[in-house]
Amino acid sequence: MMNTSVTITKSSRVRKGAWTEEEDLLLRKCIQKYGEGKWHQVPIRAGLNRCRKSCRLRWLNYLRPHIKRGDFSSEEVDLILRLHKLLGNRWSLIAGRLPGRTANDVKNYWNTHLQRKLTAPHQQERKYNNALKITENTILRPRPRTFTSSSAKNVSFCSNKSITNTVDKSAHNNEILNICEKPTGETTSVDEGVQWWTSLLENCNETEEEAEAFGSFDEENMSQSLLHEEISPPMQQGQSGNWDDFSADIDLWNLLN
DNA sequence: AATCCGCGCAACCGCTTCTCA
DNA sequence: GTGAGAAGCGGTTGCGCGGAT
Repeated sequence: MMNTSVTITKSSRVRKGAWTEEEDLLLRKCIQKYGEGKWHQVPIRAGLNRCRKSCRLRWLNYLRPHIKRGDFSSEEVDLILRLHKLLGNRWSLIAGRLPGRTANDVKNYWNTHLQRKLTAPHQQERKYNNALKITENTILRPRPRTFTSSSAKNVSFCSNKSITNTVDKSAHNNEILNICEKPTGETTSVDEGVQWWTSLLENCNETEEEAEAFGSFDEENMSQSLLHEEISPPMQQGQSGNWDDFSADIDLWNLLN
């Protein structure tokens, strides 16, 4: 769907609105040449009259290779439901477990499909009751973190499976790493962290029937797909530059099972 | 055929967090 | 320790499309 209206703000003369094919081409070439990152330099390098945010968003949500289009599969929907129940509106984190899907996609899908279903009239009462429950359990909201070489040393407690050599600056990885951090920001020992997660998931199970009421929730398939992903990670090399190593969240993954 | 209206999605905006000097 | 700039995120908006009337 193309938005044909394009505005250029007077103050900054930065172009807004729908991207043209020409702009896409320029941005793609720029990223191919210089790589992702340094977004503030991208508009200049690409010769685009766009702000850095716009460039970044366009790349991440539309131009990046291996972006999956079309309907979400039932497996993907199941995964979104489970992860959302666990993490709340952490779209980037949820999208990180869905190969080829962007945070924007997941967010849009949730807002247009899943949220509506969950608040359908016949479920309104249940939903309300469950919502009350949820407020009792603080939704996990890990914040994005990036790790400097020094700070990386302090997260070794998370590495019971393998946070080994990859301490890159990807937000996705860092968020996963950061899951071993309590919402308050204080860190924990490995055991503490696992206990904390376990109790969190136990609480999550209280709302399990809500997801089951959804109809498409298939526990068996889910387990299999999750199991499969442990063996064969969902985000393949090259699908996202931010997912070179996601083994760090396998503990989270086990807990999800 | 014309109009209305809801839906889906791309894009924008404001805020938070991180990095670095 | 602090402030500025960059990066990233989630919430929201707005437009085009397609089905309903």
